[in-house]
Amino acid sequence: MGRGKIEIKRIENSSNRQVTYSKRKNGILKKAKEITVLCDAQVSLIIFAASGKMHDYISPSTTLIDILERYHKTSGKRLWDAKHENLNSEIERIKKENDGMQIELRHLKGEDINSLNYKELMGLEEALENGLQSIREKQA
Amino acid sequence: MGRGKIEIKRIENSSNRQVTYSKRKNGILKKAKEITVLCDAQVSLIIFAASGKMHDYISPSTTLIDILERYHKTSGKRLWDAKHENLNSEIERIKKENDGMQIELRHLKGEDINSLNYKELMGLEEALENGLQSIREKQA
DNA sequence: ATTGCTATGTATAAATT
DNA sequence: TAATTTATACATAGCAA
Repeated sequence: MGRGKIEIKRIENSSNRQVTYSKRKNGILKKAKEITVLCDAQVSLIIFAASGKMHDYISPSTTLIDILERYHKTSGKRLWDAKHENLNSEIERIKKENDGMQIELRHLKGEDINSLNYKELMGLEEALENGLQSIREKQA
Repeated sequence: MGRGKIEIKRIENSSNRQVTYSKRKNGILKKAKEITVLCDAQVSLIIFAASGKMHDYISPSTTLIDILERYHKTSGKRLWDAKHENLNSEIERIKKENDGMQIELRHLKGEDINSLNYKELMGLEEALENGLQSIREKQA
């Protein structure tokens, strides 16, 4: 819609991309406001630029939370439950990572090593010797 | 944008309102898709007609949940209930713990020790020597 | 109600400042 | 680099089927 026709594909020139983003973002926000007023619609529009900057519009007659509740009811798509599950599984994942590191730390400090086999002990010893050497070089 | 200019105020004729809604809704959805592709933007757009019908578009590179999370982070506006807040803060807490352990592990392996002061290095050396001793006792 | 048409108003790509 | 201008492409209001 300008001096030249453009293909709808990623604008490679980053400066042009940024300018186009800014203009079109304003255009969409305006359209969202207009349909809200003209047609009694309720709109939630959230845009993130590649840069991370955010712009949003929520029709004044409602709230984002209300829209999301209706979205959930209408589409049947889970938002909150899924979110909970995601958070829980992330906690699980991090806790496992955590436990692993805790065990490794204890081993490096010479604790709980009864369960280790010979090979594991050798590896541990080597790691410790390497660590000591690094530190002594640093102190020297 | 048509045969005549219109004021941006509620269209009183309900049939016209419906037609305009349908056309403009398509227009906005198209624009949302375009800015997504042209500018690497991430868009979440949810529209409810007065009739209750819903239409939505979420940029394919993301999810509504992800957008809402970023919205929450960016705007500071609460969307999630207390439970979410709790889960989030637990994740934060564990991640911090995690980071701390990771640093400690690296130090025990003799990595990233340039930032340590003399006293810290001495403590580290002692810990490593103790660890080594425990392991050698075990091997003996 | 939905679709297609088309004259006209808008949005905007490129140029300019 | 950012704001302004302008020519052009696009979106759409009113109409018709």
